[in-house]
Amino acid sequence: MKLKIKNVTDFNLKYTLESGQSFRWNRIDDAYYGVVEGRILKICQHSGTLIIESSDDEDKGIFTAQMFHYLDLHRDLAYILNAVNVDAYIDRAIDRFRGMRLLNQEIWETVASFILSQNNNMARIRKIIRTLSERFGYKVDYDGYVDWTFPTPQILADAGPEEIYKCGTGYRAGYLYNAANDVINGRLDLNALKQLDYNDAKHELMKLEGVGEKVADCICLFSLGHLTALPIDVWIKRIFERVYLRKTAKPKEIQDFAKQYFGEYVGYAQQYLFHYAQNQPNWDDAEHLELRFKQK
DNA sequence: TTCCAGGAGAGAG
DNA sequence: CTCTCTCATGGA
Repeated sequence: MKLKIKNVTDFNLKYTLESGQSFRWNRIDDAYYGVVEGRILKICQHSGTLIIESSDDEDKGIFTAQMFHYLDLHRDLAYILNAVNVDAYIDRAIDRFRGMRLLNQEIWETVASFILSQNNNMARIRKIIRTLSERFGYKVDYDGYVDWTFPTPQILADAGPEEIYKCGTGYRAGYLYNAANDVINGRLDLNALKQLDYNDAKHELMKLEGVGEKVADCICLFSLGHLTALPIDVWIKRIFERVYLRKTAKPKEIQDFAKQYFGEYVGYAQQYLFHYAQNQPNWDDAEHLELRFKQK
């Protein structure tokens, strides 16, 4: 199955897939390979044209709709970025990474991935998820690329916490095992979760062991499409303390400030500030910080 | 060797 | 309510 989407505006594949919201994509030459919803996708971008290949045969109309949803292409990104572009600092971040979009990823994989993400780093999170998939998922291949589907809750529940632990999860093995069981016995209804508004979804997620405010916000933002979610990790905390608040601040203070300052699309603002700080070594130099007080 | 990473839970005060 | 300590792992 091969799909060509032309005249794509305000979309950058590299920034979108390499901005820390998904741990599943691998770049080979100018193509990105990953497993989404049980099959391999190969995606290339040539300026305004996206070429998406699937290892499965599927209905073109349905597949197109799924890809628009996954890549967040149905949203007017120019409008959103204009809405959060309220000073010269974030203007620079937006200018640097324009086209980066928030994905709408599969819910179970996102829940599991961000449970594993706590007190952990990107490279190791990717490694753990790959190991889990290789051991418990199904092998899929396409175009010479081999990967594995993310294991279902049932498979992880059957495997048990000890086998999960062997994949390098550390103390988070029990959290993932319990979450898998919660899905199976209906304590967490993933389909119902998609129908809830932001606050209800967040609090439903926080009932899970190992899911606090930050992880719940990541799931809301990277899977459920709640653009008002603001995950506060060590980087976002650091960015707001140094750039905007100019003092140490608790998560609650950062939430309150950011939501009134950036507005309802604060989740998108967060993604640009996060990726900018990670890729711009002098992001908190004195002259750089001054941009925060200037108009864009 | 110590520190850190897209944190959260338990316990003390 | 807030503060502190601990939880595996591996790369810097």
